[in-house]
Amino acid sequence: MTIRSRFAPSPTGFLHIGGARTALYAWAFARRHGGTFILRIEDTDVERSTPEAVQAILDGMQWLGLDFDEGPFFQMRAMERYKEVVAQMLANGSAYHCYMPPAELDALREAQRARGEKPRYDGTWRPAPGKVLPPVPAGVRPVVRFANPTDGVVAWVDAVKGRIEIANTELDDLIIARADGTPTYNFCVCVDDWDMKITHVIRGDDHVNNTPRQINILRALGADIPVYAHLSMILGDDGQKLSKRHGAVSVMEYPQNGYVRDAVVNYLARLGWSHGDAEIFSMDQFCQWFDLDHITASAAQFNTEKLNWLNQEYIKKMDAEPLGALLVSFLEKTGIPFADGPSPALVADALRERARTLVEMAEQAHYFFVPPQTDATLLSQHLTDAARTAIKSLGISLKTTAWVKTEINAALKSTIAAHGLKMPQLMMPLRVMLTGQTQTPGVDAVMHVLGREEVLRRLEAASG
RNA sequence: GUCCCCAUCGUCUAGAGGCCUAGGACAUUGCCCUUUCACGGCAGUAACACCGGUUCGAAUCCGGUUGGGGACGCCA
Repeated sequence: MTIRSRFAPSPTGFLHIGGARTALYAWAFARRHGGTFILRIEDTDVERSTPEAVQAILDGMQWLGLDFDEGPFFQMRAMERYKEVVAQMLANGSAYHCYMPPAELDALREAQRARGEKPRYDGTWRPAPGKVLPPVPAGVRPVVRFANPTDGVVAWVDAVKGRIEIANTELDDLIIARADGTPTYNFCVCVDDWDMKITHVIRGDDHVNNTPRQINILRALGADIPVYAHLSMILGDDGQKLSKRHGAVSVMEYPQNGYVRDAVVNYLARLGWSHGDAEIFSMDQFCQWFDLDHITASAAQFNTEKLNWLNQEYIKKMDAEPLGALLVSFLEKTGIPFADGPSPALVADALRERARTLVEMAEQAHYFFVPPQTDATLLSQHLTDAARTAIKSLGISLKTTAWVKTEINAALKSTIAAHGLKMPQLMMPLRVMLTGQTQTPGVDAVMHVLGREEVLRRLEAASG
């Protein structure tokens, strides 16, 4: 059997972290088994669906590196097919017209709630042998309801939660087509999963309650029942539920905030799934390892600290050139004039050990491109008379030093020795003169990146 | 209210009856390295929600309690 999985978002907003993980898992599952990954846009809610949201989903998936083999399919473009199936169901009795006006439905639910019952449709318009249906009211356009089985249970073995069983008496006859004829979610999902021959439905936890309904519809249609895997939700850093109002952000904010793709993917992969003690792994590795058996059934709390750690791990491993290229976009954003300064790749390379995100790196990069203001107070804390003399002679020897880190370092060491100084006695004032800071990469590295001319210029400026 | 789901260190998790005096990772604490910070190395603190059962033996199985979450739309 060829595995066919899908990601089926509704285009009503950005692709958030939960959706991204769902997509990642569905994608990885297909890749792992050499199957097919399908993108299906569930846009039957015309009111809330927007082309911008569709684009946001596409952008998010592209950034994450999740390529799909089929699609994107849009449900609104499959309207004829849904209508055809509705007609079939109407004809074979697995669906029926219901003329109950919305206001009456509301009243019904209200009354049930008041009585402490679960609100559900009461089957007024459901045909039954010997049953006399109410007269069709004038001016009411009917909806189509699915005739759900009235007894027995519907059960399935969820790939992450295990066996789940729900009594049919808990389910009511859901609307599969609105008064205006447009089909509804639960119905479209069934038709599409059936038509697209989906074998594995990997989706959010919030669909667990829809699953028995969908299984019933699928059965009425004579379709095979796919394997279901319901992923628990992702909570915010504070343990609270993520929502537009609270903490939920678009995946695209991660690259904007200085996170690299592989780190985010790795983090998401690991949030709710595990492979023994493995913490850092590539996307390829993930595709080889991913399985439904090791997905956690409980909700997971997002942990930015751990993401930061992972992000830096990836920053540390990246090649200098691409890392420098990434840094450039953040330098641009910060407005640091970097065009005439040292190569961003060199700067990134010097800073990678101390930046967890590219935003942090860009902030720290400032002094490489802009000469520091001389802070007399700070400088006086580190600069002794002996050091002043030493720096003067260092300036002279630097003029002829081969500009590689080892040689620069040798020049520094011999200056220290020649003037009988301790390491920090020379390094700290130099660091302050060159960068205006006390916390930077090694002085030799800073000098190397800055370049000979700029180093001499800054020493000159700070001594003057 | 009804139904469904979940429950191991602060966090992500390993764990599918004996390998668990519960392992790893982030965070945290201490020490070492060191030109500060960082990186790195080493060490430490820290968890099976509770109560019953099944069993020679339970973090692992069963029941209940408590706590958390989700769903009950002509939304998806």
